[in-house]
Amino acid sequence: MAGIKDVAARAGVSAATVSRVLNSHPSVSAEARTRVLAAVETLGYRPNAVARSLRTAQTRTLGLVISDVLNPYFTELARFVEEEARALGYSVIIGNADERPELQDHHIRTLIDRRIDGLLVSPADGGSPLMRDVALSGTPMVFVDRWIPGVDVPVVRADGTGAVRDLVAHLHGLGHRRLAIIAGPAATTTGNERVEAFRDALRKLGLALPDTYIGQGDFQAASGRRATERFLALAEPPEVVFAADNLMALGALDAIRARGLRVPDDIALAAFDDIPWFVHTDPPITAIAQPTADLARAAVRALADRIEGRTPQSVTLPARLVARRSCGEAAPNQRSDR
Amino acid sequence: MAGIKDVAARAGVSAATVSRVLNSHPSVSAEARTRVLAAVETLGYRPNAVARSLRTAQTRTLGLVISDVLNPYFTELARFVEEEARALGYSVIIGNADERPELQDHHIRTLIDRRIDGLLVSPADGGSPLMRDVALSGTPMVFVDRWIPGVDVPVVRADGTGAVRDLVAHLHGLGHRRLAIIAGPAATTTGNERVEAFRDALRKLGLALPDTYIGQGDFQAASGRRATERFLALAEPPEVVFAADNLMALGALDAIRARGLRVPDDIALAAFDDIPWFVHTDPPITAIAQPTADLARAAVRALADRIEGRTPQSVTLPARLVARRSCGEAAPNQRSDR
DNA sequence: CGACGCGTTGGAATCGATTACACGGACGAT
DNA sequence: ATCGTCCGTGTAATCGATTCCAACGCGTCG
Repeated sequence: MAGIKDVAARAGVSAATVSRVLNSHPSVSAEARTRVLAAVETLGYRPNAVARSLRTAQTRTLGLVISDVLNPYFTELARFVEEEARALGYSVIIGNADERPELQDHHIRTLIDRRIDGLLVSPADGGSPLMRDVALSGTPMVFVDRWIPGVDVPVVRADGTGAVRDLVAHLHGLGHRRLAIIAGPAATTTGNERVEAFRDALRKLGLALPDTYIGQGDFQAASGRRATERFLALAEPPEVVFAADNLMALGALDAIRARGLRVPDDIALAAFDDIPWFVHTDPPITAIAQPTADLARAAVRALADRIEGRTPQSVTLPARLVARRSCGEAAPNQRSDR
Repeated sequence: MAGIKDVAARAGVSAATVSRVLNSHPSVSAEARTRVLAAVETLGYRPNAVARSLRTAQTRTLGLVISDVLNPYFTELARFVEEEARALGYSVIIGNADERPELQDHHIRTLIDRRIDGLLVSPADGGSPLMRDVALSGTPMVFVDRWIPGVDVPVVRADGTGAVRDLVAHLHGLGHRRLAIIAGPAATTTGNERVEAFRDALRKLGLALPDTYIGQGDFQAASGRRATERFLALAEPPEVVFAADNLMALGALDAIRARGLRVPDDIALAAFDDIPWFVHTDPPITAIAQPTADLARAAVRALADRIEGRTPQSVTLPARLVARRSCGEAAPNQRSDR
């Protein structure tokens, strides 16, 4: 593979001049420039990013650590993150933590070792000591979706409280009174937050959220099934199950079907995180949609700001309710039609 | 951030010795080793992967270029690839081509610039000139799932012909005679292959595959919908639609529902690529499952073989039919019950 | 007692770029 | 004619590791 010296030799200049041309430094004669460019062309020269990074102490690379690639929400996030990063001239390396803290640490360490310019993280657990260290050490960092309280790092996330309130109102309007929730892990901010928003919304309508109507989940399908089975075994089972993420909603759907019940006739179902598949299930599932693309863009921009010396800002965007048929009634837009 | 010199100074040895300790070179005294290790510990030293890569001319990194991250099949593949690579001491950088040739080239170029040790590709199109160049240039490379004919690179893939035959037999057994297929892009090997396998299987049963029963798709949901609408508008619409990938199957499902038809009563549906969601649609969708985890493992191992000087081998694993309810009848295991 | 060998160690070159600094030449001003 | 400026360019240092080679100390053997 041709190096900068080969180009220099062929163009009859020094390596310094080649470098200057390639980095569009002003003081290069037009003549030298064309000769260099020609040499680059014929040799098919591509600068060695490793050498360049060593010298310049920047890799133009962002690390993205997500909790679970198999979750469509994160996949989508990753896709938009890469898109925006590319637009800003960065590459992205994705680390999938699989909801396992030690894997998360592994990826963080690897990314730091590669001297990525900045880190985008959606913490799988409450945050390892390693992550705190990294944040403290001055590595540019931004949290997306989930975050760690007490760590001074910008957070880009969706606020679901309004949408949860809308959802609860929607359910209430359909006549449902006994509402249950499958929560996420207590260690994640999103886990707690969604439960609290749900509880608040219920209270405002004069409804209670008994402990038996709070299922413990871990954002994986199996936990959604278990929690739902427990709900259904109750003497007075809920009329609605609200899953705090899409995977658990799927598990819930399974459990409901396994019992021979039907959605929404026998029990209603709703989920946090809207994903393309929810349109195709039967019935289509009512969900709270996050503005994934906007979140991704905001997160990347915040990180780029931090890296390039500007002051990054935390961003909170509203999530919104997408009513479908899994809670009863019919169309998204018509509420009580009498 | 502490460098090797800092460690050397603190341990009272030279940088060379520190390096030897870290790379477990034999000739280091036990005493020096413990001092170095202690210094590494207290300083929290982590070797700079960039510098190391420059010197050793290897990055211990694999590039994975896939056609569409949003397709669960590829997401799953990526996950297993990373898993196996990690087990072998490699990191993985994923490039998502979004089924766009120019994006694919962008990622390939970026990955080469970073001097990844090897490249795993599932070509989005028939293969760009760039990709041929890279393959020819000696960069270790392995194709997964899709490949480019005429390029001498090992291929790791699933053979669907057996499973397609089983599927056709299954459908035939259920009394279906008019079978249609939604094909993938002609430029991809998997696109053609699946159509041919389908056609052959039909022929063996004395059935024809008229051109009107071949829909042109591009592996995206929208194309599946369009093709299916065309099928349904036919004077004699097919009794079965077989989609060559999971996204197009979803599009087909939409089109069928939009027409007010029911699966499988009015029309049957099957898909290539089994994904977790197919269990949750209504009805669950019959699919041909690829051994994704095994494919990923085999691909990574082949690439590692190539990189580390061993001789890599092409691998073909059989796909298998997973019969569900979308084609009629009931359970997976019982065939004609009379 | 000297030579040899072996285990350890440090010095210095190297990987492929970027960039501070110096130098030579052209040109305008005085 | 002389000096200063500015432009274009090359030389060399540098980034942080790895690794070849030489040297050194020490024990052993002839």
